[in-house]
Amino acid sequence: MKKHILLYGLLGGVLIAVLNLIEYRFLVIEHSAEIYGALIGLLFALLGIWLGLKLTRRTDTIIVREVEVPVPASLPFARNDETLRSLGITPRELEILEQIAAGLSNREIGEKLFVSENTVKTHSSRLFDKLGAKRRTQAVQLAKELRLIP
Amino acid sequence: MKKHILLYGLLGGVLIAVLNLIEYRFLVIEHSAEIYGALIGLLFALLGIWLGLKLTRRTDTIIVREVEVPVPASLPFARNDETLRSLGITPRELEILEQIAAGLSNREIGEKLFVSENTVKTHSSRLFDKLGAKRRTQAVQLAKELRLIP
DNA sequence: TGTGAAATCACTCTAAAGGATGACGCGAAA
DNA sequence: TTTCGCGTCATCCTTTAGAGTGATTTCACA
Repeated sequence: MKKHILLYGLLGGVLIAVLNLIEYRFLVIEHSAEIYGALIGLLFALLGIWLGLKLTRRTDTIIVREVEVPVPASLPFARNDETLRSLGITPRELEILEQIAAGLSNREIGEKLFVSENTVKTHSSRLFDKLGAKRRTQAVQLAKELRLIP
Repeated sequence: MKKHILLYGLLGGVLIAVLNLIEYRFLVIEHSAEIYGALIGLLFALLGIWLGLKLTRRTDTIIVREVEVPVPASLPFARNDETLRSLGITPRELEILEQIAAGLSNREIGEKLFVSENTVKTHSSRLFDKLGAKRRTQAVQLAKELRLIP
């Protein structure tokens, strides 16, 4: 990470030096000064932008970490249909619940299930009501406790 | 992110213009040109370094490869401290994460931890950044996958 | 002694979520 | 055939989340 900054500083320094040299020549042969100034600005701006792009782009370090996951000795998850029915949660609502738990926004859920965002809102509102939740995070938490979702 | 680049371009443009104006004066009164060049370089270099610092934050994409390891499962939950450290998640941020997972709102978390809602927001913002999450539900989901929370 | 990480808080905006209500089509059951 | 549950969609409105920025304090470490 810090290498980038150091690298930039170095390049900047070198550029300054080089440009200073060039400047001498330009001045000696009495060249157009404004063009020169613009060029300097452009060069440094380009350098900065290039750097910015370098850092912004998906040049991210990809860390592959192997996590030891205990093989599902605990059952692969059995949905609690009793509770599901007793709460009167419909299949569609359950579907929305699962998507919410997956961390999707209402819009994303709508796109995924081919319905409007409004519909998703309606479903989730009714869902929260049935679950007694005030927020989607709470709904997820409750649903997990009730074993409605894994 | 892209805002930074745009901002940089804009500032660069403005600087070029300003510098060109200054250049005129400098040339008119026949001033030392190398000082001027160094100044330009310095300004742009500073801009670039500032940009670099802004962008140098962790953007690592963490890929978790799950390896099935037969373990007598149902262990009381062991926090993945490796990941925790590699992501640079602070103890306080983890605390907020747990509360978010519990389904609390920012306000409720603030009251529970005796800090302002604004503070909770700051923590959660940084947390989402480190986790690469866009929403709190997604943060919870990712954190569970990464075994940062039960 | 100053440098940096961490925690705290504020303020402004935009985006997303959520509540309330009404409406419509469709298929199953009364 | 009418009723009712379900899924669909909308509109208005309020609340909550989240992004971005800047500032202060504390504490450890060099």
